[in-house]
Amino acid sequence: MNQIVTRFAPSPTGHLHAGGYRTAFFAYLFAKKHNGKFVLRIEDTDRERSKQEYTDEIFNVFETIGISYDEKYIQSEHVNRHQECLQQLIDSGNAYVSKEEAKDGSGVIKDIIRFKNPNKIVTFVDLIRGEISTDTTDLGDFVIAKNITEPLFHLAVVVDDHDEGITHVIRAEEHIANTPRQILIHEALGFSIPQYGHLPLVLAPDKTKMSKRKGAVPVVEYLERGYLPAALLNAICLCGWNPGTEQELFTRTELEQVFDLDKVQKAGAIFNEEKLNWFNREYIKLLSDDQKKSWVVKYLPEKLKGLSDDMITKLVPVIIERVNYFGEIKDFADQGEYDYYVAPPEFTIEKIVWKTDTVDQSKAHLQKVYDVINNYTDDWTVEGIKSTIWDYAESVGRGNVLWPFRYSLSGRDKSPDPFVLAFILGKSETLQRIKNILDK
RNA sequence: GGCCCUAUCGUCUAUCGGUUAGGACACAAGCUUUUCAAGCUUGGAAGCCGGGUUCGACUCCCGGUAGGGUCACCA
Repeated sequence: MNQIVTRFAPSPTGHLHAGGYRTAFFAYLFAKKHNGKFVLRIEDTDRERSKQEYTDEIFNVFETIGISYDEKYIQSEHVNRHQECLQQLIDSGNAYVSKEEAKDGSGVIKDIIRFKNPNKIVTFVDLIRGEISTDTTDLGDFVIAKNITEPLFHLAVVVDDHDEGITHVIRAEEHIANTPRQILIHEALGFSIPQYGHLPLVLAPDKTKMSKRKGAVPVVEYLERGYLPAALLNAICLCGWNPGTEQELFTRTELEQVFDLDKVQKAGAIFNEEKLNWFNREYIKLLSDDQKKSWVVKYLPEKLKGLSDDMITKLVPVIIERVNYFGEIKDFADQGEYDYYVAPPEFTIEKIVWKTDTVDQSKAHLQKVYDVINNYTDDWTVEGIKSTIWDYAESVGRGNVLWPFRYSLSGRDKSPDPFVLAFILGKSETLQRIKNILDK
C-alpha cells in the first residue's frame, strides 16, 4: 500500500483559532498513526488578503507546540505549474475563456476562465461521514482562474494536492461543498482522486460559527496567556475526538499511536476553556520544580521582581497552587494577592480575632507564638515551624491561634497557611510582623 | 431559499438493538490539622419531536424541527 500523505493548507489571512489547529493536528496525527507524511502548505494565492505575519505565526505555533511537518510549500511559488494545468484544461476543452464584465464595478470586460462542467452526479466516500453525493449541475461552469495567469483556489488546490502526492485530504467541514468541484477538476486533469475526510467545526459558545467577536481565541493568544503547549494540544485534540476509552490525558507518543479518524465526531463542538484549564493544571503537576520555576519567573509580575532568588523559589509552589495558567499570576498580583510577600501588610486590629475571641485574647495567643518562634532554633522549615507551635494551638484551640498568626503575616482574610507564610518570610520578618500587631 | 452535513447531561463525550444510559469538565453538599486553594466523598444533571421496523430502540428507516456549512473573479 502506498504511503499516506496528509496536508494542512491554511490561508494566511488571519489568526488561526482552535478549530484551525485542530484540523492540522488531526491531519498530522493521522499521518503519524499510519507512518505517513504530513505536509504544510501555505495557500497564499490571494495576494491581497494574505499577510506574511500570519504565515510566520503558523510556523511559530507549529514550532512552539511541537508539530513537525515533512514538507513545506508556499502555494504562490507554484503559479507556473498552475498555469500549465490551466492551459491543459483549456486545450482539452475542459475549461474555456469567458469574456465577462469585471465584478469590481468598473465595467471593464475581461477574460476569466470557467470550468466546463460535465453536469453529473459526483459521489465520494467521506472518511468521517460516509457517502456524500452531489449533483454538480447546480454549480454551473464555475470560475477556476481570474485570467490565464491568476489561477484560483479550486485549481490550485487540485494541482498542488496532486503534485505533492496527497493521498488523504483532511480538512474542515466547510469544504464539503467544494469537494465535488475539485473532484471534477482532478478527473479533467487525469489525476487520481485523493480520499477526503471532513472534520466538524469548532463552534463558539452559542453553537454558531466562531468569529473574531464570538469565541474565536487565536491559539497564539492561549500560548501567550501561559498555557502549556502540550496541554493545549491535548485539550484541542479531545474536542471532537475521543479514544473510545475513558483516558483523557495523553502524551504526544500516545496520541500518535492511538489517534484515528474513525473516532472523530460528526457534529460540531464547542471548545471548553474550563476544560482547557483543567488540562493545563494536570500538565503543570507533571512539571519538574525547575520547570515550574522558570514558567513562574517568565510570568513574574513587576512587583515581585525585587525579591531574592531564594524567596522566589519558595514562592513558586504557593503561586502555582492556585493558578490555571501562568498569565493568571498577573491577575492575582493585580488583586494584591502577593503584596504581603514584598512588604508588611496593612492590618485592621479587630480582624485578628477568631470567632468569639477578643482582641486581647488574640494578642495573648500571638505573644505566645512570638515567644515560641523566638526561641526556635531548629531548621526553618514548614514542618518545623508547625511542630513548634502545634501543641499550644491544639491546647487552646487551633483557630484561636492560627487565625491571628496567619492574619498578622498576610493582613488578608484569605492566604496560604501561616506555617508556609512564615517559612517564606523567614524568621526575623515573621517575628517583626507579629510584633507589629502586638504593638498596636 | 437550493444543495449538503449534523442532533445523548450546561460543555466535551461512551453506548456500535436488551445498560440502574457510563466518564470528564463545570456545579452543589459534606469531610479533611484555622482562612483560601488543593485533596477526598456524595449528589443533581441527557437520548429534539412524531411515525415506523423489531419480542425489544438512544442505537436501524422515514418525516418534521433545530443548528451548521455552502451557494465569490476568497480560501
